[in-house]
Amino acid sequence: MVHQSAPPVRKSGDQDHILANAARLFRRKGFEKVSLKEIAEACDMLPGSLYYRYHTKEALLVALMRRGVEVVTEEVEGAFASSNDPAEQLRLCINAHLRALVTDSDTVYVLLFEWRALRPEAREEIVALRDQYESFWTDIIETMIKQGVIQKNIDGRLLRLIGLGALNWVATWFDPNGEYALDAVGDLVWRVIMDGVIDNRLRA
Amino acid sequence: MVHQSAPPVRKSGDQDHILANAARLFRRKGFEKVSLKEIAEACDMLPGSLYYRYHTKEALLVALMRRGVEVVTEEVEGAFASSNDPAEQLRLCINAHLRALVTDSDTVYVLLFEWRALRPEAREEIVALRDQYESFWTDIIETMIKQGVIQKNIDGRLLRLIGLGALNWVATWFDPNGEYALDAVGDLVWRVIMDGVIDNRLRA
DNA sequence: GTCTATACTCTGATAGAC
DNA sequence: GTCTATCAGAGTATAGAC
Repeated sequence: MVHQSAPPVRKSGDQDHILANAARLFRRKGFEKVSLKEIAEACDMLPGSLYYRYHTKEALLVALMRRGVEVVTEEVEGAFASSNDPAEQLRLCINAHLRALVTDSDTVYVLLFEWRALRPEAREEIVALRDQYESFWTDIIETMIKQGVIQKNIDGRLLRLIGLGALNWVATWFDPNGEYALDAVGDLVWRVIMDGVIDNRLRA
Repeated sequence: MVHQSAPPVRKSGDQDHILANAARLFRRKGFEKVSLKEIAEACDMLPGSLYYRYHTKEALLVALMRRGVEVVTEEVEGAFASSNDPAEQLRLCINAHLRALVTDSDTVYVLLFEWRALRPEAREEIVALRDQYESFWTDIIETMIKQGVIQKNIDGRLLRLIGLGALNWVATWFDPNGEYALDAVGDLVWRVIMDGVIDNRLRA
């Protein structure tokens, strides 16, 4: 239960600046426990000024979560493009997801852990974006099944849910200064999955 | 992101009654979004009466989390005792953890997802209880390693973190009325882990 | 675009009657 | 042990000056 985060951003002015500060606070304390006064202070502003950009606290959270989907999607798609071997692509994507979630940005963490704070309408939008991101993983897994790298009798959707779950939970305990390297965590997840679902005909 | 829960408890009087209602509300809306008025109403009481039992909102949460550790520990220890085969014990414990978390009680869910709401002192106590529960899993895994069922070169602690993570995240998406049976989820996790870490000398 | 000042609501919590 | 009544504080949000 150790949490680390980027240091306060105090550049000034632009929206990224506000979102980055809000994300850092939301991650550490949870959405409901962070007041707009607190966010404004972190941005060297006053609450009134914040309302010029985001008319409600929820609108700020939604903007932040949209950014979160962008961040993790870019990271994972970039990793995917850097190899042609299906198994290696999976390994790279697993580590990219972990990086985006745990070290790169607080927005992805907030995206995954604060969806309960959204009202139904906003939640619908964010869940749709998240589903879009997760369909990327479904594609990877289904392709591996079609190519015979993963056994045909494995439920790809269930495997994706379980695999991403294992990765997402890492954000609750990982300590950048702890005994494990982030890649070591991702590599073990990858290894367990690969050896667990690999087609036996391919086994040495 | 579908959440189901036991129906409101309206027996009356005892502390379990209060904890069960609070747990249900905390699970659905999150600790911070639930007011004491709301909890009192669910118990057919008024806020003033609630304060007779729990002098602070946090004290209520702590009592609930202590109960959560009891619930999941009993469930998993019972599962462990019902077999002598290490691999089967692991499978049974995985499914017991899932049951306790997803269907049996809301207290385990709250225990795992609302720890950020605790102040440092209370958090320390609950984390210690949780560590105690998780050491049970470490024991299972280390025993399997000693017995040669799991490869010697696997980091047992990391495997435990990843495995429990996969299980815990199930609570965020599992729908009791959905397409998957809970045991099917647990069995796939078990299968992936077993095939992923089993000692190759034992492989058929 | 940002600041000042403030309205209004809700919350956790308390005191004391019954 | 539960109810009534209420407080003090914090929270989101708004209006209008600069």
